[in-house]
Amino acid sequence: MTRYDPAELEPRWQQHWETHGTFFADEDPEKPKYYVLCMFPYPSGSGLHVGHPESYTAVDIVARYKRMKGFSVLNPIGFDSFGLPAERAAQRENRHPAEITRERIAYFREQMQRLGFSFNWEREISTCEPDYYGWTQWIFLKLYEQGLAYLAEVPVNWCPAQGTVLANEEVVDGRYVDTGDPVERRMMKQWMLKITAYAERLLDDLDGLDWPEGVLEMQRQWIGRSEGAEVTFQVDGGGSFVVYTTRPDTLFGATWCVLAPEHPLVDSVTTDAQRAAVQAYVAEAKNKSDMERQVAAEKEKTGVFTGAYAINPVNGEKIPVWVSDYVLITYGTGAIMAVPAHDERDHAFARTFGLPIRPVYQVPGQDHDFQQAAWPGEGVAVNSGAFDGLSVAQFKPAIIAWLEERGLGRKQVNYKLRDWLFSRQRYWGEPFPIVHTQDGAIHPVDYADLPIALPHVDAYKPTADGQPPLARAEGWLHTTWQGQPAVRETNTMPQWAGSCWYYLRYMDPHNTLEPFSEQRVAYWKGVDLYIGGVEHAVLHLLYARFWHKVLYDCGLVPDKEPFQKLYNQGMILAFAYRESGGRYHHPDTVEKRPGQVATMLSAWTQQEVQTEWYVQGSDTPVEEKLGKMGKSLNNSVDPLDIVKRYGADTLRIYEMFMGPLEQVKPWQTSGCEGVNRFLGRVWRLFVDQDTGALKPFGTTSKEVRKALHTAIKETTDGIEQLKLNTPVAKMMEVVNACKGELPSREDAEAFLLILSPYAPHIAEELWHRMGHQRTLAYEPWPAFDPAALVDEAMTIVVQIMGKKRAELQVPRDATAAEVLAVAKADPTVVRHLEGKPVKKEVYVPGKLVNLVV
RNA sequence: GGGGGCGUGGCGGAAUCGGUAGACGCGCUCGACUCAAAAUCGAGUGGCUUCGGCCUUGUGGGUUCGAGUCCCACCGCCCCCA
Repeated sequence: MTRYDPAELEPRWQQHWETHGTFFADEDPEKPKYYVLCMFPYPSGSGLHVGHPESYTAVDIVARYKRMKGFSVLNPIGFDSFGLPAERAAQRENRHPAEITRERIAYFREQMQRLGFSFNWEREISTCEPDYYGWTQWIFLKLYEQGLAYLAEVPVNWCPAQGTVLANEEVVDGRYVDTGDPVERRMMKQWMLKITAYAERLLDDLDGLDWPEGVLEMQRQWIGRSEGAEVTFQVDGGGSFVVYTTRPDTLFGATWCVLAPEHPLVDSVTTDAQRAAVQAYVAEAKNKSDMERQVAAEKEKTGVFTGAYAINPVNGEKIPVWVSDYVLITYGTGAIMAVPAHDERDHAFARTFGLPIRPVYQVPGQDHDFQQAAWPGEGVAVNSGAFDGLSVAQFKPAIIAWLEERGLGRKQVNYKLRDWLFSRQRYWGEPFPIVHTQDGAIHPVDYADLPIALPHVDAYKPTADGQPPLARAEGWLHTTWQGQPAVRETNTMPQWAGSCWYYLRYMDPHNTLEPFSEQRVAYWKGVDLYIGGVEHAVLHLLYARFWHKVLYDCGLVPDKEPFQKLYNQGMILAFAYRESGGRYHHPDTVEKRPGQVATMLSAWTQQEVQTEWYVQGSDTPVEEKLGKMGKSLNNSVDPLDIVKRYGADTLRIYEMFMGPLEQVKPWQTSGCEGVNRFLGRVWRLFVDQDTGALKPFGTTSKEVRKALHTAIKETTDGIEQLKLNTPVAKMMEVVNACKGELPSREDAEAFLLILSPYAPHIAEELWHRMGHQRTLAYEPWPAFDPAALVDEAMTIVVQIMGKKRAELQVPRDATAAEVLAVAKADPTVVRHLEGKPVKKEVYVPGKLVNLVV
């Protein structure tokens, strides 16, 4: 073979790595460890598209680099393989989801292996296999033992057509987003995980993590810690309720209270006169999700007076009690006091219903009109009895102490974070290791009985009497517990469960005695670098941190946090092409006709737009728009198609060369051309195309040496900082500087070594052709020589009033005076200085001269 | 409404601490090789220009000898949360 032929050499090297176990991760006590991880994929039916390999390539470059730096590297991969899509496909195709899932995983694996990633395939896991989910159940039992898993009657989004509860994000406008089936709110008995017990630690331990600031902030907001007080209000005529407020210092300004529609007291305090109105309002609020209620309340406040009055504990005043759906039963105590003068939402409510507004703070330095707007800021207390004159900071502790002394209230820290709704009425998930006996008691199964395997069922729909699909497995369902008849729990765990601890299983994936051994975890500890999409900023990362802390408390892991450094790759977008009728055409089937402008009706905006794009072989104009790669826009690109055309090395480099890793960027297949040409030039630099022989080594010129060491520096720094795009440009410059002549053997080798994390196949092939028998994967990373970067002459730019006028070469050791003299002697400079005295001379050593006239 | 990010040639993007704007590549133009084409190689490529220069990093101000970079206001796009 004489030409660069990736289709021949790439599979050959992939085979070589596999048969030689090149990337096998062992716990070598002599070496420092490095654990790099990409978020594992969900094996969807459509396979990987070119967006997926972005993070895998970045991770692979780091892994290969770290191996060359002498680390023992763990770079595992697996599949997040439980979940609703496979179950729906099973219904459609009338096949078992396990079968469908295994088939999809096989294609994902084929795609990934053809890209030459140095994954530890011997550690591959799949969350839907019993040898994995048995340990997920094992961890659930630990949670249960710690009192962190419990059954509770909670309001859920129930979709009757799907026979399951849905997550809030799956419900829009009261319908299931995927199918359009109506969804209702319903109280149901559900498994909950007490993540709120860890709220404080989940918040505090964010400090010190090397994560993107935006993700940290999102987690903080999600946890939503606030400090305030709980205050008890007596109802006039009997009963009492507790409100939570972050502003107990505004108690004197409370002019009414509001209960959430679900508040247990609503029914008993409502007067007969108001009963019909209140009941109608509560019924209507029932079917709205929390989010809809909040959004609606932004626009217009709604609510109904119950007819009851509460007594303000600080001044004995009787204030009306209302019901409104902007108060959520799941937040705080489900009841609030309203202070319209100092809270914007309460102010809007007061104006809608004509309720009184009473200021308890004087706005400093201005004449504030409280009828027009609330004042949530600082001030001096007024209308507050003995507390008048205090600032907000003084008032808060004072009023809390006052309430606590009298048993009327207490200091309270509150979180927006809710307990985690952990059960689904679905088939394709982990069964709970729980049985119910006839007396209504629940019992965890014995550790020895794990895994509780998913039984076979004849259909994946709920039973006729509304039980989850697992209830169809009669033989599985009925069991015994200590001799008593019992039935198994028929709910399954949500898809999040498997991904909560997979990074731990990778450390010890074949352990049949425990989820992972102490020794293995002691060696690998935590994940050093975790790369994945920002869409997992909150839920996955919060749930995994929660489980990790529970395992830490059980003494099973040595660190409090699982992921030391987190990095988000930006999404790769693709152009989509749509005709007026709304039909999408794949980018491969359209063409641009420059100069041939058509006017068409946009299917997106319903307005006339101009375009130069047409469906190939027709005169149908199509409109171009950038969007997420996927089925709905018909714009996915299969990495294997790119591999077929250009090879895996080209795909890998292009994925990095497109732009900064964290940035959103558009895929353009044509961009692969330049990368492919670069690799062709690398090939021809080493190999004589006519004979196939290795070309002779020469001596390294100054220019090549400078380019090479610039590339070594850029590659090293770039990989350390995950700036993976610019090193490619520097490597291209090395090849350009060579002008077809190989440098010295030593420098040619150094070039192959820095190229190898990006383009491992061609690098291995050329390395081998240079006579090396062993893989380059463990060769030491080349060192860079700063002396090679220094030129003898330096280029000085001459500016006059900040405008560039000339450029000159001066010796490297020239003094400031010498440089200025040369600058002022330059003919162009002389012409511009004519008749103008130089007032100031700025010299930036080695860079530029600026003359001020 | 709140939080975060982004805006640079026809396109993707590059520019340590404020110091030559447009590296590297795509595309395009011209040339060499070829019967021809592909491939490859070479040259050019922000705009305008009276060939002296002038303009140019979303818009408008400001700080500075000097601003893509810092400050203020605005416009547009994207993401997250409510």
